[in-house]
Amino acid sequence: MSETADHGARAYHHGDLRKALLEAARGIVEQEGLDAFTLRECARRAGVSHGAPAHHFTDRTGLLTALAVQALEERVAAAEARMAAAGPDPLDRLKACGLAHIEFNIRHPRLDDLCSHNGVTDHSDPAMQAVFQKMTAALVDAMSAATGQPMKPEKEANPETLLALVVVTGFAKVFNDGMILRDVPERERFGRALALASDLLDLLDSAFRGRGVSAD
Amino acid sequence: MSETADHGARAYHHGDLRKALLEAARGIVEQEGLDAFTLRECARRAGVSHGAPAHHFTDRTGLLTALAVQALEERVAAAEARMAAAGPDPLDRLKACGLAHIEFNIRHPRLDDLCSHNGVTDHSDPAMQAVFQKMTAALVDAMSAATGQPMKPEKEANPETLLALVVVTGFAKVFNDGMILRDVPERERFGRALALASDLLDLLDSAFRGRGVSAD
DNA sequence: AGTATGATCTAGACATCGACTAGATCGAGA
DNA sequence: TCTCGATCTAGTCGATGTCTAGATCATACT
Repeated sequence: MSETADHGARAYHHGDLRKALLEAARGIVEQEGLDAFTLRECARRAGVSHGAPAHHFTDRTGLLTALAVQALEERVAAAEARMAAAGPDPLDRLKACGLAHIEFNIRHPRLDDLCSHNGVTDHSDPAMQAVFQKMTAALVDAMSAATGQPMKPEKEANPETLLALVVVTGFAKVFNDGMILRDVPERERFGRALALASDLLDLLDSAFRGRGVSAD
Repeated sequence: MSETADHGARAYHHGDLRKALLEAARGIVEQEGLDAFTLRECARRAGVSHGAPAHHFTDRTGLLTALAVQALEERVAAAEARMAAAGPDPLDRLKACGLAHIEFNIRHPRLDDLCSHNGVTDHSDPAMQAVFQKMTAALVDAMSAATGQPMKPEKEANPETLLALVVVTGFAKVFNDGMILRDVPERERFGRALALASDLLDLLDSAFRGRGVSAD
């Protein structure tokens, strides 16, 4: 048990500083926003010195990358759970998958920022690549089942698949950037957004159902 | 001519430092990325001291906000030109508008970052609000013409309009984040993306044309 | 014409940041 | 028990954004 990469709960001076730092980082990012995140404030919240994080994450990028991976894993898990609960119909499952991603992204807009903002995280990180691969694989599977024909990853660029990807990605961005529902009171905003997203996916469903989903 | 807000070309010590700073800032953001932008480097490129920018922009946010406004004005102007050249058919004009926004956003991904990234720019800035209002007004007009029924701004939340907004916004994000066409050589990436975007809009066009665009 | 005024810019200071280094502290295996 | 490595602290460095005082210069006023 001498590996540096052992992320299990170890009890040294602090207890499990890695976990504590990740929780502190998540708190900062979700409450104050990505720009407010600093390594020193993170260490402050965890009650350690400003140099301590360097022993668990190589640098600022490393810590934020780990946080992004954690968030993406939650998102993927939520999507998988929703798909499992959606029943057997492939289009229902696809819609459940899309709605799950949208819901996570509008419920945690700052984490969505973190994951999509280029430069603050390391996309070449193995854990990052792993969760990305898992996510795209799930999407490709859902799309294959919905269209009824197997779809290879490199065939990702066909318009129908792209439309699904674009709508899910775009809706969260449009909402989180305040381009829609800006004047709706905070209490109702989330629910209204979810209902709107559902309508949007239903619209696509009705537009393409029975049309032969593969147009080209 | 004693107004502080006079942004015209004045020739003091530098000549027109405001313009020079904006050009330097744009160079940094477009070449090195938003994270690489610093006021001091900006001043360095303009050949002035590090404190000089404060006299033309209140602070870092102010300078970046001005740059974002400049970019958005270019984008809106490009969209208007494309619409004017698209001919009379409302759906053609709407597609031209959407493609213009997409093209600008994938041609200047860093500027797209700047404009959409929350926190670095001041959305309450008057110039920012003005260009945003102009942009949404143009979109609402285009949608009203395409659907054949007048659409009030607060009615923005109907699924069809939302779909157009979401697709345009989402496509640029999906492409700029490298979720599609990642392995395509740089030389072909831009052209392929534009073609894909055109296909996507055509797909929506064919799905909704003659269907009674207003579903609800 | 000569001066006063205000806009423009420089130079220095300060707090804070990320990263690096040396040294103290502590836990686990020999 | 003792050693060794992992963990953490404290100090330092260069860089950044912002603030302030002072110098410089174009324009307006008399």
